Amino acid sequence: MAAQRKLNPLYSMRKTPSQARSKATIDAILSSATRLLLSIGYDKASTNKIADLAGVGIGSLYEYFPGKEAIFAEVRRREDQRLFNLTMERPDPRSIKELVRSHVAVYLEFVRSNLVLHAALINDVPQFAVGQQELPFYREYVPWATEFLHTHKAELRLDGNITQVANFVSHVARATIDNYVLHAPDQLTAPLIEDLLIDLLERFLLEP
Amino acid sequence: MAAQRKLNPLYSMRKTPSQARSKATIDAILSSATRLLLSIGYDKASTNKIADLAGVGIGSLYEYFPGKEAIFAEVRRREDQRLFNLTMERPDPRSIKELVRSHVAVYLEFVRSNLVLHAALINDVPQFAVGQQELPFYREYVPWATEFLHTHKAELRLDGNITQVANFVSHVARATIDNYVLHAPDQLTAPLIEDLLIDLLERFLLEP
DNA sequence: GCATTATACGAGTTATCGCTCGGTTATGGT
DNA sequence: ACCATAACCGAGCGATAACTCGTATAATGC
Repeated sequence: MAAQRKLNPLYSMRKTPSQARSKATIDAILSSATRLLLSIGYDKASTNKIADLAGVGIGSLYEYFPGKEAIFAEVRRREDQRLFNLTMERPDPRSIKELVRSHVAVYLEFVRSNLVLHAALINDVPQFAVGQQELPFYREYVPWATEFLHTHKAELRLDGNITQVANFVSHVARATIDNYVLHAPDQLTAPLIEDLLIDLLERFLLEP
Repeated sequence: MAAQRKLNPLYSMRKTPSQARSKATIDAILSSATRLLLSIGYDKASTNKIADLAGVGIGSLYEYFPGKEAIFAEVRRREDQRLFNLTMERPDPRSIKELVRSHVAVYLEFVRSNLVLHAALINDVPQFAVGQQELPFYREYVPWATEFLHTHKAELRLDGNITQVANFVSHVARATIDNYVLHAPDQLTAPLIEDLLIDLLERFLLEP
């Protein structure tokens, strides 16, 4: 019988693993891919090298991933999931001001903890529009933030479409930090960027 | 005698062309590379295909470019130069408010004029830190904006390090628009993003 | 017009790529 | 204990990649 396959043949896994050892194999592949991404970059990280470094047969790799793109899409997805979890572990913000400070801080801490990896994920690994929308940031965080702004709309300066505002603010924060990761990573260790970004967002969202 | 070579062997051109026909060859290569980027993407746009489509021998391609990366770095550099020229052709802004509105508008118009190309340049083509700093945006525009803010510092709300503020604002604007190009290009055609972005920057820079 | 240099060329070399396939080995339910 | 199936394997195939080099042609300076 043919192996079970998921819908999108390019970016999702092929088989759905059921035993513990196959999950370990997948973890080994993803860990190997991450290490190779850091050491030799996306272009040169071939599926053969990934399998070798993982201590896994090349055949096994193709049991679980339809190709190279899918492997790195999964690396990205897991990192994004980790960020989402970190964000949600924070104490519930009691105001928009707290929300902005808390979530800017947690994202900055997140990228600072492994600058090279996040720079590579932003820069080196191609992003495919389809897979992108499946990231927890878009699927879970942005809707969450939208809901939060709705329940705190009394604090808001703007009275237009709150959904669009939430979307906009989420993207500005993420895009700005990502931009510094890429082009000025040294400035991320100083607190200045954090202050500027918080100031920017607060003045946009709140009355002075 | 050996061909003249520039400093960075990876991202710069090899020979410096002197005759008109060689400039035409280079243009044909860059145009071909751009078309292939749009049609088949960075990964599959090999140097052989680029030369073929350009109607140029593969040998000629390697006379002028040390490799694939350098070709696309030059495509990016020329696009960035074009943006800088468009920006500088605008009437001189007479206030920070005018600056923000004018330059946000010109950049939005620029990316809207060829969304697919700019999405590919942001997303698909790897960016190398070294070459990045050589883009007109960093080398010319940011210093220009810094100078502008200095001469209009009376309007500014902040009195801290103006250079860092100019840097920050330039990056926020560019990063945010690039982010929409990638993840929500449809929203770029509506004027809403422009309004939100201008509002964001003005409230950050100016007194209410 | 002649020498020098710039430009153009592309078959061929070497390497690696993504990926298949036929098969072996391990696991777990009954 | 047995067997269905999940997991694992890696030699090898066909394709294509980046890039070289010996050579041919065109432009330029004198």
